[in-house]
Amino acid sequence: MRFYATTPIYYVNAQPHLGHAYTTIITDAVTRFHRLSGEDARFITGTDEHGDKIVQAAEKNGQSPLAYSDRISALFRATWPKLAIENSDFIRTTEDRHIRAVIRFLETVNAQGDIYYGDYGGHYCFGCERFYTEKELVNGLCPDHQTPPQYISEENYFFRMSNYQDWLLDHIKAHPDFIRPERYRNEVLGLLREPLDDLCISRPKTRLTWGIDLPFDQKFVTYVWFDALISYISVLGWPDGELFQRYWPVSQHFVAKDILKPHSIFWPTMLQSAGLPQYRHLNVHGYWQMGQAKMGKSVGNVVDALGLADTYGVDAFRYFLARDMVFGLDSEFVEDALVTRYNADLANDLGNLWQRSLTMLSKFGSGTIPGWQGFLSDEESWAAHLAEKVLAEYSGHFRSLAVHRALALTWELITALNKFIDTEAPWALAKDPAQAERLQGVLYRLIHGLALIGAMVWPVMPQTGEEIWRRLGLDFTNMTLDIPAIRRQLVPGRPIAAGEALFPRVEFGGEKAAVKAKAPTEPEKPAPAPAAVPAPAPAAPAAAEAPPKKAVKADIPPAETITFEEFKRLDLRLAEVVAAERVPKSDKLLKLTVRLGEEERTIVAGMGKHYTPEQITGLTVVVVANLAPAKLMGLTSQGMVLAAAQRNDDGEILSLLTTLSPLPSGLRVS
RNA sequence: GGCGAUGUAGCUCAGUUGGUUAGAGCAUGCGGCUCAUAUCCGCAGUGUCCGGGGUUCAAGUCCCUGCAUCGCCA
Repeated sequence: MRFYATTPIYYVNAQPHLGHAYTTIITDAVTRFHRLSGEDARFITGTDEHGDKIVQAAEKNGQSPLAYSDRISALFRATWPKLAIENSDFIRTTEDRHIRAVIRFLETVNAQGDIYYGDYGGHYCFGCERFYTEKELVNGLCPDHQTPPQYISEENYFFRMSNYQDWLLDHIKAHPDFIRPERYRNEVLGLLREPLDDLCISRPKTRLTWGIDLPFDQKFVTYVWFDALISYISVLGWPDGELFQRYWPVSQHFVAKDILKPHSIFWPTMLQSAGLPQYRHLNVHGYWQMGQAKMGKSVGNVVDALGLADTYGVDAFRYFLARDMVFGLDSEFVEDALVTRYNADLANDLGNLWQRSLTMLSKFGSGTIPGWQGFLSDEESWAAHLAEKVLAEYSGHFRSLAVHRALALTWELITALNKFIDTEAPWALAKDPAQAERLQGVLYRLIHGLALIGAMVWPVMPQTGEEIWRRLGLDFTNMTLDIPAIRRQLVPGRPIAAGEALFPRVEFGGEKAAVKAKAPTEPEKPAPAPAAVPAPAPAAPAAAEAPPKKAVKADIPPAETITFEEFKRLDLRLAEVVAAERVPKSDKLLKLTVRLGEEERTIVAGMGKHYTPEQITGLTVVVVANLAPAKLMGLTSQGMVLAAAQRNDDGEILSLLTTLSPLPSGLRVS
């Protein structure tokens, strides 16, 4: 089977934003699904660079249209790899291969007798350089310039689109999934209830020269849509290209609903006139509405939204877009929702499943892929029924563009595996030698399940899918959804290690919660730190006299009142920092060696962005001495250094707490 | 103005052709486990399915109407 998908070629009058990213990511994900299913899948994107608006945008930037287009086009081209998008080709409407195809297309349609020369009259605003319809005018004035438009009449070339109205109506009726989801099909059928006008396909060079010359009249350039749409076949080398023969018959277009009409009406009638086969599907999706975050500063606009891919990771970003939008419907883009998805689905469900499975493999198993002999009596029921049932539906959902459902289904499998662990309780099996084989069977099953999950998430989260396979010692170029094929690749005895967390928990704004929660310098709750030093009086609620700065936002809840007895449970001590060094591969963590009287301890503190090791060596700081040890990046931290910290718009401010007069280390703070 | 879409749990939303007591996730509460990233598993809910009218044995679903929000109009 073959698969060919296109995104629109994006108009270069704006830089890449969330809308472009969604279309391209979802197209990439669906294409990857088809590849994963063993199909010959191709997907292209590109940029649309002709027309009035480009000339205007270029002028505003003091550049020639070509130089401007080069720049913005390069920006698009550079954006996609950053979002793990792997397009097969990238087409620009200023490329020769495209221009040749447009000319050929125009000649073909002209030879067909579908182009004629005629009058075109209307209300033209010279400020906007465009025609307005009666309805668009506000009190007879241009809505932008508030000036009266001039009625001008000019000669132009027209495409006899009306010739194909009946044919198009029949075609849409005969092919229910030609335009999908159905809501957009209905919308087009609605449009076709009215008589279709012919399409003006030229612009006189007196007004616009930035375009492709009409082959039959050099005094005109081609209207942008009659140029841009042809990129879907010019990129395949039409008319002679082998790729065109190979892929065009299975073509699908992915577009947002704002360009429904050119794709559902102009393009099919153009193809029909040129005697070319129709595309297979037009897949229309909705808009991301920029919502208001509840937790703090919201993502201001669609361009900034792309920054969240850096903040939370490309895969998490792609997962959120694919999981939270129902294809075809509008969705709200809110950072909180992304964080919630990340923590609930990626960190807790998937990340934790990985972690606990691999830890058990090394604790209760050999740390290698178990042999296959440890079958359980219910093994088949799990593997065959659940996984296969889920897989069948998963594929169906991807093919009908219900990507959010395919993901939900994948998570059903993840939940089932988490439940399976609880049911089988490997930690209990490990205590009973009689259950040794069963235990190995359980572990094998987990590894096998994780490999399958790695493949299932790959279309949407390629980096994660590949990482899972790599860590399992599998070759991800052989990645497959075929359960027995996965089994064949799991070689018993091959060592596996868990590695670092796949998805460390995050907080709003992208801080990793794992560090945040455990790092000694960053008390998660503000109460213990500032309160500990100045507030010996049991009744005084610490938070009340704590940070008075207005910068402390209301979203830090006031701490719960504690008794003096409870306070006394904290063993706060003065400590001298005798040595400090950066933790390799971490820009936040410092490894401190501190002295509490006679005792020396290692404390890992997350203050690397605020203090250098040199700055803090020799300082006397306050530490929580009876905090349970925690492991950070492989280092055991025996305590926590107190500091006041807060994130604000400029980043984070942080200050260590120290003493006013020099005092020996080890002293109790109360 | 014309055409269309949407309105379902505290929040975000699923509900395919009308068919038992309307679902999921998140959030909340309670219980269990200790392998795990304060994670996982189980249980518990709460609903004027926007209002009104109609068709039907049966309506979240179909029809009419009103309200609200949003989109498109070459």
